[in-house]
Amino acid sequence: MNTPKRYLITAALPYANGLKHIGHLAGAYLPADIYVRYLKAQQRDVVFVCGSDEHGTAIPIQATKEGTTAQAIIDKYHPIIEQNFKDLGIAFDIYHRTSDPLHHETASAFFKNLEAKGDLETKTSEQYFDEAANTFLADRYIKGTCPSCGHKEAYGDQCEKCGKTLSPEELINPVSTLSGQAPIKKETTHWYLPLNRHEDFLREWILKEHANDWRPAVVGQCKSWIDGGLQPRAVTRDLDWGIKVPVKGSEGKVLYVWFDAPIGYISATKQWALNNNKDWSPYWNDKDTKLVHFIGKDNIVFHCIIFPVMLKLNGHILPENVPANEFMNLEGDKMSTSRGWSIEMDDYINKWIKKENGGDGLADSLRFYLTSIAPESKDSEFTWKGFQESVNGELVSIFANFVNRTWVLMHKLCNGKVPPFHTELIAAEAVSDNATDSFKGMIDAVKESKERITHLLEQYKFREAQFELIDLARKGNQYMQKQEPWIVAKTLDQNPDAQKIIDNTMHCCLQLCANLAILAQPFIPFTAKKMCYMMKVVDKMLEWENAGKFDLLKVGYTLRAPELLFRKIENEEIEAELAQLQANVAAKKTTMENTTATTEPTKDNSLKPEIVFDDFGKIDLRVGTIIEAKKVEKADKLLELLVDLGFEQRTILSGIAMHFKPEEIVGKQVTIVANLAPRKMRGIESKGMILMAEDAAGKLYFVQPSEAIAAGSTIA
RNA sequence: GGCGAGGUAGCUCAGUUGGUUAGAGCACAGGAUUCAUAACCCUGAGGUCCCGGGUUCAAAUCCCGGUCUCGCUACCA
Repeated sequence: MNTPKRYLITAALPYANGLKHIGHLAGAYLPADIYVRYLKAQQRDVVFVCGSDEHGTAIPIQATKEGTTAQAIIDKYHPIIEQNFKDLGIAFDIYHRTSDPLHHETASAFFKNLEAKGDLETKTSEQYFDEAANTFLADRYIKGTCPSCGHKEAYGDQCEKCGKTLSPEELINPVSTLSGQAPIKKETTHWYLPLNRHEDFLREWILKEHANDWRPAVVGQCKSWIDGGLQPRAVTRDLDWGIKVPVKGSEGKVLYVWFDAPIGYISATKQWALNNNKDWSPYWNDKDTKLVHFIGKDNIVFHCIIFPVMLKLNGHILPENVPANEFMNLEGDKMSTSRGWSIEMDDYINKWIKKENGGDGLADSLRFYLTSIAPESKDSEFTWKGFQESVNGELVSIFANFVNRTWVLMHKLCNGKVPPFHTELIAAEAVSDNATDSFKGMIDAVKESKERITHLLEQYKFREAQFELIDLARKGNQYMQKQEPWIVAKTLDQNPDAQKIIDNTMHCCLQLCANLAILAQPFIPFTAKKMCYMMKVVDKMLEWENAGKFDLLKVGYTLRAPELLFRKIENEEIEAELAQLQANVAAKKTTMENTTATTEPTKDNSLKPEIVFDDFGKIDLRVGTIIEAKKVEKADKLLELLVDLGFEQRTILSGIAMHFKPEEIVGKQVTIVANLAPRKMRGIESKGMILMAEDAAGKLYFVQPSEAIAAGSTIA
């Protein structure tokens, strides 16, 4: 494998609309940081870029909701997120932001170039327009009833209740959030990126060239998209928050956020180059640059399909790998900031690192645990209990304990100095298959560990690489246990020569500690630094090429007193966190309820338009009884019901299969819209609609008369 | 339903192109030890490799069918 001339490493740009949780950290930023630290320890030329993604419709919407401006929101979260990363040791070379003029310039130029070369298409279509506000409405500015779950406040791009992806056309009774009026349809022209033109290239590049060196899930996901047929994708939107489309006659249009955000990697690189008096261009244009994107699996399509097409069209290099992680769950459930079921980086920092008994070490504790459960091949699960066990059982008991006992013994038996080592004893060592039996064996063990860790890091297998690190510390414990210098010390009275044995043992353990510091540095950088302090060496010792050497600490050198590298995690702390988690969920729930209760006006606003009695009179509501129910084949959510209306029995389809089993609803009385036009679904005709009520938790209830009455009874 | 990824010890995961008796860590049991943050070290027990077929001298591994989990997608009048 040829070593590239330089590396450009990116981590997904966090959306600057709120705090980021440890799932994000584990998914992209931590693995990227480990990889970068490793490369830098190798003295490679590497730039690590990231920054805030500050465009997109969600931000101005949130601003309106909170009675502030979009600018204020990003100005609030950008510095917090940046500082959070710093506190956790994520060492970006630059943390930029997409609201920066340099980025606007870069993205505009990018767009203009593609436009000029004819790589984009324009299409005119009808979109919702708010006459009162005199503006086209981006998806997020349209609210309406979700066709999927009936939620009344679904947005034009997604229903936040059921998570379904929507387009504005699908909303029932769409309303503009700006004026509260129903929007009209009006023609508008937009630019599209014709992905369909690049299908062959993507197929060749991903499915052939990278079939084996990319993670299976990444290739699989891409295959799924490509096989599904790629469509032209809109590059612009009617919105005023973002980067103006740099073409005449496109007032009121901005670049779609997914188009401008990844270009943020490029502008961040430019800014870094400006700050450091370097040239940015080779990092994006020279074939000798290795580009790697670290992301979570939700970002695969952007980084493997769309952005590469953009890069290729604009003459840039392509990513060499996109090691996307799966998701990290929390205590048995998906992480979700809005539900309160998550651990924000900010919370962890305040509660653990910034406390009196906290400190950098606890940043490393979290880094260590997250890496040990990194969702590299499948979703994984964060539990506080697991955090405690991992930290106490491995970091403290194996790694830190080895360093500590080495230091204590060195002070007790070797006057706090690096003891000399006596070659004649080493030459006389018995040959053994077990590395931990001898000094020579330990030297080999360190070299092998280094090789394995290097190899694993190159393959983005961080979890396994970190395991090798702990395993090496474990070998140190085994070696020391076999040598038992504390026992040998008791024989010094009769045999002063025994000091030589002790010297060699401690010399070996100390050199091993130095090696551990080097190999640990990418994973637990704060700890590596602390070890350097104890060893009284400069950070330069941590360079990767020094790993495997056994003369890192000079003989006769006085070392500092031992210092505990980590503290244990106590049961009470874990229990407190678990209780906090429950409290967060409860708090979020009441906030949500309160918000709905206190924002009466907006709620009124989102009521359907007023109707007159005659309108209501058009609806024929009847009481019916379910007499048969079965699942519709090839549909997850549909139940086929046979309903008795007294005068007739008819088939009605209802999307409730996720909530009820067919057998448990037979015999139930339900309310039917009896005169609704029939509609075919999955090949079966549905003649009517069942009314359902839904509570805040999304649970469904049948709307039925308080007592059983005759089927077919009218409702008015 | 379609597509993608996964299912290996109580838990978290390894298992390279098929090849002795399927591995590791944690947890558990027993032992040893005291330099060390009651830490370390040794030994042990623990598996129908999701199920069923097939190919092969040989299958955790390859093929077919089924099943469960996660993601994307379709279905929700």
